[in-house]
Amino acid sequence: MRPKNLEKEQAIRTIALQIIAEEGLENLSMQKLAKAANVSPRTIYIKYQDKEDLLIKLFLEEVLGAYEKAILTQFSPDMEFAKGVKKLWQNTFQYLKNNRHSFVLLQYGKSSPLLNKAFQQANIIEGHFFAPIHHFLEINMTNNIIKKFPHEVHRALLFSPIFDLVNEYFDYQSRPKQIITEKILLECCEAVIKGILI
Amino acid sequence: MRPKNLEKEQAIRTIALQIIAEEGLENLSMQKLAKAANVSPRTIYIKYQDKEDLLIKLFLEEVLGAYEKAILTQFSPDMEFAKGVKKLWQNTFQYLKNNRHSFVLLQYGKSSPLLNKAFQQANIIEGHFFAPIHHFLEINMTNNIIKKFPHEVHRALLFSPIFDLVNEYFDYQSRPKQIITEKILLECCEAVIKGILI
DNA sequence: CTCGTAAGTAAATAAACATTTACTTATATT
DNA sequence: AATATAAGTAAATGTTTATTTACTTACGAG
Repeated sequence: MRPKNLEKEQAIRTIALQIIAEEGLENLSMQKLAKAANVSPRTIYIKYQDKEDLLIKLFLEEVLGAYEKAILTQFSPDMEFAKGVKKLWQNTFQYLKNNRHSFVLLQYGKSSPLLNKAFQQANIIEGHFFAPIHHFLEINMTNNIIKKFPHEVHRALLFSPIFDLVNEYFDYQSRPKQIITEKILLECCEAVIKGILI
Repeated sequence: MRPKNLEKEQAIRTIALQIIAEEGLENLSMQKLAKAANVSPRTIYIKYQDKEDLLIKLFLEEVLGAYEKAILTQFSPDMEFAKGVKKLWQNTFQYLKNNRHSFVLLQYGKSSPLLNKAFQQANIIEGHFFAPIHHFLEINMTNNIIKKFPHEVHRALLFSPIFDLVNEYFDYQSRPKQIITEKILLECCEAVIKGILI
């Protein structure tokens, strides 16, 4: 039996993310992707059932899975609260700024009904994405360090600003100079922490 | 000369937003839209140059313009800081929860390169969207009420959480009960304010 | 009242689309 | 070395796409 060529699989995923980031999800076609990845259209269908399957796997495995791994490096649920949040912000910024293509698909996950649904189902079925972070918040709630909120609310308060800031980071071509610096980012992280402490 | 039928124009816009919210921007086609709006494809091309023109006008006029108007009602730049931010949060929540279709396209504005670019250009050319809010922040910076940051950073810290919270509000079908209540929202708003005060 | 004109329609066009068919290739096992 | 088998390809399928063509309709100005 001829073995799968993993380079081809990776090429398909990498080029797909590139097309989505540059032309938009609404302009990704299977034929365009095949041509750009130097592969026959049929090859994509060996690895993925259809276009929706490709998009969902791209989103959950290639993007969300990799992001989860990156954000959790050197993080532990029993870190001191401010230190833990700062580490998560640092990791998020490091990862996203070096993976703009993944960042764009991550944003599409908040708009596209297909990806939105896929995320919810994956989150329900496989327990939880970002479980160590949930544990971290749980510990700090029971120790009366932070205000008591559902996880979804904590997530919004602690992490949604950094996504907007990363967006600004990438938009700086349209401005005279970069406004999102490490220093600003740290100050923002501290503001967010201050807001949520008891 | 036969006058434009404004009902048809509004039907096109309303149905377009509906399709985008339910099936995704990537599944909106001109023919599908024409059929659903009970209109000939040609009629859409009388009002819009092409598909991109339709999407950009839908985004800037129908969605962003209406949102700006809604968020600024009963808001004034010289309100006391906490009071002003609370009013902006209230208005945002009121408007978005009653206009889910607009909310989805607003989210696409953060992913789709086409809409992203359109927003930036509109923001540069017509001065500024949300100018009264910029003024409000300016006043409160010079009065040493809040930390000094660029506007983009203030926007991320003050308003990105509420978009995530509105998303959670709409996701409640997938959960036993609604977690985003007026009470939680107010507490979140207060957390965000606390973080940014000097 | 009628007529010029832009709004509107139904049907057509060519290109692009997702997916498949029919075939070839590479290799792990025998 | 031969072969069974899944990976891979090029070209074709029928459908859907954005946009246009050729025609009809409604109405305000004369």
